[in-house]
Amino acid sequence: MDSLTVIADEPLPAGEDRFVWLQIYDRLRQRIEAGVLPPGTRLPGEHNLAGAFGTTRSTLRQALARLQSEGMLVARKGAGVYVRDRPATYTIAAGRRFSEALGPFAGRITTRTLRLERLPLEPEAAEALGLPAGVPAIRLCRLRLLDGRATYMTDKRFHAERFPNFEAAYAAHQSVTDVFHAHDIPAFHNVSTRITGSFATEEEAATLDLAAHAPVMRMTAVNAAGEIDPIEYSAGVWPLGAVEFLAEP
Amino acid sequence: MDSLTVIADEPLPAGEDRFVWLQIYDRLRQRIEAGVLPPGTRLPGEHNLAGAFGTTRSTLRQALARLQSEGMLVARKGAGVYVRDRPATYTIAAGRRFSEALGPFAGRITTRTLRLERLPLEPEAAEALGLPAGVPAIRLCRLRLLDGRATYMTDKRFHAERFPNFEAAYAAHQSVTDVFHAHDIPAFHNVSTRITGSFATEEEAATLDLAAHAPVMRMTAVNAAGEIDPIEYSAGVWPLGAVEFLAEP
DNA sequence: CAGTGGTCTAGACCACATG
DNA sequence: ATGTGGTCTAGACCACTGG
Repeated sequence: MDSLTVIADEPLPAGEDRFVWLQIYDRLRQRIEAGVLPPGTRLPGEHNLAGAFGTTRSTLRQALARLQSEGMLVARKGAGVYVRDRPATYTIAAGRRFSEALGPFAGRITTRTLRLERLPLEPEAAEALGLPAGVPAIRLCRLRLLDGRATYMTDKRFHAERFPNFEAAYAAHQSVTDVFHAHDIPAFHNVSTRITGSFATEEEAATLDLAAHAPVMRMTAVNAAGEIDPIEYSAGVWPLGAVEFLAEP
Repeated sequence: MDSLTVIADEPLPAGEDRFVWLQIYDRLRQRIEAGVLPPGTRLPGEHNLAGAFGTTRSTLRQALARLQSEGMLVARKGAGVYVRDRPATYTIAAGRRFSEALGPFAGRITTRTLRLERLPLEPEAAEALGLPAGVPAIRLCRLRLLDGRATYMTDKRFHAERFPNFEAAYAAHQSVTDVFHAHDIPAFHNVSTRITGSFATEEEAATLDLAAHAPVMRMTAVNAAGEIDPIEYSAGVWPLGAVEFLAEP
């Protein structure tokens, strides 16, 4: 069925005193949550949609704007507005290795390596790792997908001297744990984890399939080998509501 | 000095090809961050401001909208747009009692009790406390202020039967720890903490001095006496970026 | 190329807060 | 009573995407 008729199958209630844009917002949200407009669906053009609701583009866009900031829709310039994959919340647990923390999500997570390069260590990462800024470092940038949906992006730093064979060890299974094993680090653990919130950069919005400037949560973590030997600095970002962070001391 | 002349002291650069609303956004943000427009300042009316920038209200409002979602401005209907207190980030630590977690903020935090009432325990809180839903419960709703700025709101539940003397014990110093002591609970600790993100309800926006539907972070925590005896369920909310959550396993 | 979303204009009416 | 922000209209031009 044509998505226009699904959305504007009946006119907005007449006597309703709530704002028009809110009514449209509710209608769209309800249709998306009911699964009538599944992820990936392209909405009718804003001109048509506004016409179908008997309102103006400006008013319609106010409804779309909220749905975009909530991550339910993504607009692609020149292409159209698409129903976004629902933020399927999964749980990250503090103080555990990632694979342990996955729990019931284990089989549903896939990883895409976005960047693997060498560069001088930035001051912030240097402080976290207890190294001087500027030393040779390895940058690993990855995207985690839950059931194929982009949900979590990480940007990691390692001391290059400590992992001379990083690229080769990583290549086999795209596994950082493999890299550690290959460099005589059998076990590691989480030292500290910080969680904050802010807004997506342009690049983050693009890779996470979010509207520009959508609200996100950020995590920075330090992992260590043995007791007090930091080896990994990790900065992660995910759409607000896509991930639940769990700390069980 | 009049705030209009401070903001629009010079016209927007002519040849600039960035969007007008983005230029205005940058200008305002810069003025606020530089302290030229201190918290509490009332901005000139949108009509005047738009005129001063040589643009329309609609365009100006796009800049204001972003600043509001970022928590730098708050608009009060019929009154004006005000510079909000900058989200002064403070740190919550997992697995510690609140007073221990405060650290360097200890002297700067004040507490306002918003509600203290009795009600049947809701299902969600009941599950967390290991009690059947509907048993008599105590609801404590408080607002934390950092240097007088609203930064953190909590909504707690306790089993009423366990704290028959809650109101009296709490009254003296507005301290939950006092209540525990008065009921023979000398020590307690954090069992689990969950962090998620979403958007402010109308009530939350009002008490936290935020724009409607501003993005927020949420924390739900369970505290226990002894080893496995949950006594407190706590749901907190704060503006995105106002609080940093720290987990050190 | 046609259609899309992003930006922008120039008005209007309203409920509300404040003096 | 005045001014405020919130909503809404009815257009316009642009850069971009896709077929």
